[in-house]
Amino acid sequence: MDDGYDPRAIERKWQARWRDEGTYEVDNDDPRPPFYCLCMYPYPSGAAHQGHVRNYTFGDLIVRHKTMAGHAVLSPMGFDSFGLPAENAAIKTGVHPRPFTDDRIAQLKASIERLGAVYDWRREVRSHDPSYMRWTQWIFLRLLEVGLAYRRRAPVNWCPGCQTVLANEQVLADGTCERSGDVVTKRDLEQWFFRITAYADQLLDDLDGLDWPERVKTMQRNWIGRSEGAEFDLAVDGRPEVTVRVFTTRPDTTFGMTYAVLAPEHPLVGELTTADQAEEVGAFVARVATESEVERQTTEGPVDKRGVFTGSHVVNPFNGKAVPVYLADYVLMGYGTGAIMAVPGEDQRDWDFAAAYGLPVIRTVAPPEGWKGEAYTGDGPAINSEWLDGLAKDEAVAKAIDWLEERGIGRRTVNYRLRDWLLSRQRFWGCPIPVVYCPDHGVVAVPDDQLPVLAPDDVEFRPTGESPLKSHEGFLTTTCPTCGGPATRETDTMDTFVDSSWYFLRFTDAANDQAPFDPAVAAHWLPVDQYIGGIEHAILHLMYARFFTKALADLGVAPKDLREPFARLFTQGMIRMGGSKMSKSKGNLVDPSGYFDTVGADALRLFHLFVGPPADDFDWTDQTDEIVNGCARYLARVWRLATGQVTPVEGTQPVDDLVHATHRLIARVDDDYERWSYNTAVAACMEFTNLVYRHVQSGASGLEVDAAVDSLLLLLAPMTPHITAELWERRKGDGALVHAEAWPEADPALAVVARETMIVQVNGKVRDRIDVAADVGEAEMQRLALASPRVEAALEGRTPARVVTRPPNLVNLVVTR
RNA sequence: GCCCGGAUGGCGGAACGGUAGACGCGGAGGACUCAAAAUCCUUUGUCCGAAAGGGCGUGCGGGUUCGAAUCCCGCUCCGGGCACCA
Repeated sequence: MDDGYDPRAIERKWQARWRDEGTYEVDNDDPRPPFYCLCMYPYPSGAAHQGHVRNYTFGDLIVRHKTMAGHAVLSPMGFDSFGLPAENAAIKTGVHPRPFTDDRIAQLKASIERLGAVYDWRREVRSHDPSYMRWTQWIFLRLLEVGLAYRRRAPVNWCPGCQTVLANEQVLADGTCERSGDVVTKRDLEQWFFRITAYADQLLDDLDGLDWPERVKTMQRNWIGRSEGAEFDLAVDGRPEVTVRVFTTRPDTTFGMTYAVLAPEHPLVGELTTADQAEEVGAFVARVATESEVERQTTEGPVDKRGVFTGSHVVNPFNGKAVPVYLADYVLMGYGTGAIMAVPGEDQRDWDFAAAYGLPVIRTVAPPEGWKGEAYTGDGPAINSEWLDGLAKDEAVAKAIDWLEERGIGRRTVNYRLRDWLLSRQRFWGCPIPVVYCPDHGVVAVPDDQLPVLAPDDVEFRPTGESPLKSHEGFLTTTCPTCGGPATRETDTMDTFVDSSWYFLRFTDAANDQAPFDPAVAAHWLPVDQYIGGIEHAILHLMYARFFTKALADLGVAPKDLREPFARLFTQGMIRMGGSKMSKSKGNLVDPSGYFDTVGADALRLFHLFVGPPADDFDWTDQTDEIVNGCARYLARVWRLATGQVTPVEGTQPVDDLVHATHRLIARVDDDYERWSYNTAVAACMEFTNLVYRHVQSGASGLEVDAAVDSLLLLLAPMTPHITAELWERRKGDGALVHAEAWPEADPALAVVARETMIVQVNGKVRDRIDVAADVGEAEMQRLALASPRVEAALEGRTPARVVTRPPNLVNLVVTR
C-alpha cells in the first residue's frame, strides 16, 4: 500500500510544527477562560521512562482537550534540577553537576517532545538556574524575616550514605533513608527549619475543600496527626516546687494513674533520680542514647528491659496519691511534653509495662460485659473516679479539663505529630542558604540586591559529610552586610523540596525579574485546575507546597486569598515490573524511545490510556508489547478508514443509524474524559471505528460517513495528536488544524436509540431477549413478555404473582415457588 | 495493631442495583497469497448436548432485594499508608 500509516514521518512533522508555531504558548492576558494544567515537574534523570510517558500522556490529553473546549490552557514544564544524583556522579567522575544536569535535561526534554506532549516552553524553569535560585533565596529571606525560617541546635536524622541530614519525611518507617537505604542515625547539629507546624491546623482543615484522592488526604491527615487533650503538672512528692508536666488525650482516666514516665532524655531526669537509683538510671540512659532509632522503635523484645525506676514519686492532683516515676524508652522527648501519666487500665503500652514491673492497675472506664482484653480504650461509664463516676468518655474528658483549668494546674491543648521541616543539607548541588555569620551581628541575611548567592565552580567533590563549599575559602570568607567586618557564609544548601514548593507559582510569570511572580498574574491562573503526578509525593511535596502557598499568601507575596495551590489532584498508578516499581535505580526501565522509533508515540500514548484505569498500578509483562502492537494496529485501521482505503466486503450490511451512534459516542467520551476513564473512552472509539468500518465495507460512502469519521478524529485528537492532525489536514486541506477545532457537542436528541433489547426474567433469571421500540409502554412489554414461548416454558403454567417492569429494558415475572 | 484500596475468562480490563465478561491481547478456524507478512471474515467463560437448549459462574460464608460483581455483616488473600504519638 503506497499510502500507509508512517508514524515516524508524521510525528516528526507535527512536533516541528507545534514547536515552531508556538501552538501551545499562552499569554497571561488571553481572553479565553483560564485553565491551569500541570504535571509534577520531573527530576532530570536522563531520557524519559514509561512513568513519565504515562504522566505526560494524561496531562497532554487534558491540555489539548481543554484547549479544544475553548480554554486558554496554561501548560508549563520545568526541571527539578538540584539533587543528590548529580553530586554523587560528580564525586565519582569529577564532572561538575551543572553540565551533567544540563545534559540530562536535554535528553529528557527531547524525549518529552518525541512523545508529542506540548508545553509553553517560554515559561520553562530549572531549579538550578540563577534566575530561579535568586527568588528561592528571596523567598527564604522573607520567611526568615517573619520567623517562619529559623535556626536551632537539634537532634537530626543523619544518613551516613548520603552524608547529609534528612527531613523526618525522608526517613522511612523502618528507620532507613528513603534514598540510600542506610540506617539513619541521630546527630546534634545546628540546622535550619521552616516552621510548618505554625500551619498545622490550616493544613489539616483545608484538606476538606480539596478535590483530591481520599487516600492522599488521609495520608496527610495521619501525617499531621492532630490529637486533642490536656497538659497538666504533677508535683514531686515531698518537693512541691518541682513539677513534671504531662500530656494526655485521656484526662478522664487520671484517677487510674498508677505511675508516671519520663523520656530518658527528659531534662528532669537528673533532678528526680535518687542516689540509690543513680547507677541503674545512668546505665539505662546511656544504653538508650547509643541505640539507633530502629532499635529504639522496635516493639520486639522483653518489656522489662525498657524502663527503670527513678526513686521519686509524683502526686496525682485528682486524688492526692503519690505514684512512682519511671523512665522508659517508649516515651519520646519529641512528642507532647516528653512525660506521661501512665494509666494501664486504659492504655495497652502502660498495661504491658505495668505487668512487667509489677505496678497496679485501676480501671476507670467500665469495660463492656464479658470483656476479656487487657487495657480497654473504648467508651463506657467512668468508675473508680469519684466525681467523674458514671460519665461517658466525652463528658468526663471535658469535666476533667475544666477541673484542671479552674485550679490552674493544667489546660486544654492540642498536639501534632507533624514536626518543623528541616531544610538544610550539607551538600553542594542545591540552592545556597543566603545568610552570613558575623562575629558581632550573628546571623545576617544577604541583602536582596546581592541575590542570588551562587556556589563557585572550582570546588572539590569529596564525600566528607560537609558541603564542598565549607572548604572553599573564596566562598566561605566574606564580609558582614551590616558592619562590613569579616564574616563567613552559610555553606549548607536547601532541601530540593524547597525548590518544588513554589515552581508552580513561578510558571505563571517566569520571566519576572522584579519579583518571584506578580501576585495578580498568579491570581489569574491559580489554583492549579488539574495537578497530575505520582502517589509517592502524597505527603512530602504536596504538604510542603501547600505550606509555602499559605505562607506566601500571608506574606502578600502570593495572592492573599490563595489558600491552596492545587484544586484538583490526580495521582496516577505506578508502572511495575516483576513486582517492584519501575525505576532507574532498580534497573528495570523499559525505554520509550524504541517505541517512538517503531510503532510511534501515538500508539504508545494510546496504549497507556487504554491498558487500564489511570489510577491503578500496571504490571509491565512479556505480553505488554502485544497490547502496544494492538494499539498501533488500531491506528493503522483509523488511517485506512480516514484515507478511503477500506476494501469492500461482499455481503456486509450497512449500519442504519450512524448519526445516532456518533452522538452517543461523543456523549460517552465526554463522560469518560470527565471521570478519568480514558480506557473506556478508547474502547468506545474502537467500537465506533469498527461500526463505521463495517458500514464502509458494505460499500457505503458520502456525507454521513465523512461526518462520522470527522467526529472520531476530533475525539481522538487529544489522545493521539499526530495521526489525527495529519488525517485532518489531508481531509480538510492545507492549514486545517484538528486541535484548533471546537470540541464536538453531543445533541441529546440525536443520541437516543430507536430500538432497545428488552430482557425478560422469571424470578430474576433471564429467559428471553426481545427487540422493542425505545418508547415501548409497560402494558406492551408485559404482553410481549407473556407471549414469549421461552417465558411460557419457564413459567410452567404458573401465573406471575408480581410483575416488575422497568421500561424499556426489563420485565421480571415473579412466581411463587 | 490501626486506617485505606483491591480480588471478575488464558491475560489487561468493561458493567447508574437490571442482558456479567464491552474493548483489546492471546488462541482456534477460514479468505487472500506460490508462500509468508499485512489485511479481512468467523469463533473463543465453563460444563452437559449433534443441535435447540439448559446447568454453573465475579476470592469465601451469610444477609437485604422481584433482581447483587455492585448494598450490608463476617472472613481469606494481595497491595499501600501509619505505627511505642501518650
